[in-house]
Amino acid sequence: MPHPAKTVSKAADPSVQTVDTSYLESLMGYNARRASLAIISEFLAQMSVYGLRPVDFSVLSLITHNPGITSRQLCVALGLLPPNLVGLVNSLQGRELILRRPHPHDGRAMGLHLSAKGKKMMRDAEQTAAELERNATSALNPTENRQLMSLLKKIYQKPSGKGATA
Amino acid sequence: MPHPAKTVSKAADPSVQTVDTSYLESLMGYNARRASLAIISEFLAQMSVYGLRPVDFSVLSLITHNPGITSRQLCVALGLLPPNLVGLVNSLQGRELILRRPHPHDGRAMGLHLSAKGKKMMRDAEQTAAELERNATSALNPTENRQLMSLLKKIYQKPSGKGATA
DNA sequence: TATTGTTATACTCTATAACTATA
DNA sequence: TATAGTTATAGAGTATAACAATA
Repeated sequence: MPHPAKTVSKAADPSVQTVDTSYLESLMGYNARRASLAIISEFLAQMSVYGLRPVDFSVLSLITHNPGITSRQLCVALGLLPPNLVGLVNSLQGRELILRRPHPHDGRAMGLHLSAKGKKMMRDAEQTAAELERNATSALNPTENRQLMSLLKKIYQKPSGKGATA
Repeated sequence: MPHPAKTVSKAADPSVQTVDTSYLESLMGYNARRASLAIISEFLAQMSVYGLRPVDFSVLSLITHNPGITSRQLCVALGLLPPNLVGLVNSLQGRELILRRPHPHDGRAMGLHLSAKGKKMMRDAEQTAAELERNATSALNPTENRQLMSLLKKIYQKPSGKGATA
């Protein structure tokens, strides 16, 4: 990995004037993490009005587009551990955004559904998410946007690619 | 944001057969996080032989390329909070990978430097990091690799782009 | 016997307040 | 007065073990 000097330093002087981060910036992992955090910080700011963290939004979105989904399925799809989903689902139920119904074919499981209140909120929240994404990617033209989306999928859609964690 | 149906479901049946994640996959934030996690998991696996977490590697890399850097400068460059860096630096010093020298111009600060042992280890670690990155991005050809790197930088190198967090 | 959902709990990561010594 | 480094501590996020109910 090359790392062309990006900053001017006084060479032999041990006291650093300007920090040279060019090596780290030559690593894909570093850039991917920075970009991911930049979008997430935008998300945190814009979605706070709904009281939704990224993981809450992900769960509610999957319920929205998969009515009747079980906790187990949510865990697999989002890379969550079952014990950590319990409190989250309880919280969303306490806020009357979702409700649990008996699963039609499995007495152990509960199907998760959006309430009317939850549906209304998610219509707004998904629209806000779309606006937020346009803002976070405003430095990209439409072609670059499609390219980036495609390249990111190539990175994680591989045999070694495990589940997400959020 | 469009989200073309990617999975076949039995429509009105509330019990979900296959989870439809196409909406989430239409969001740049979701894809960026998944890609970032895929590379980090590769990093965790390959760098465990050195006993280095991503944040340890980042700190050691900045010291490598900025001998004499201070804790404060590390915090700013990596988005760490000072109290959380103390234990990390103490640990690296305890492992005899780095050493603290008095700062030449500021009696409050200490300049951080790699020990001979630290230099040897980082030569190996940075080579491993390069191999690991090639593996993590093996689905991309050289042109795509450059494109992705460039597009990621465009995302986080904006006025609103805050510091990293690790 | 295996799986869904749950409780309890521990470990890591991140954040805030307050202190010291130097500038 | 402001800054570098530190301590103590609180809060999230993430992890494992073990259990009851159902398959």
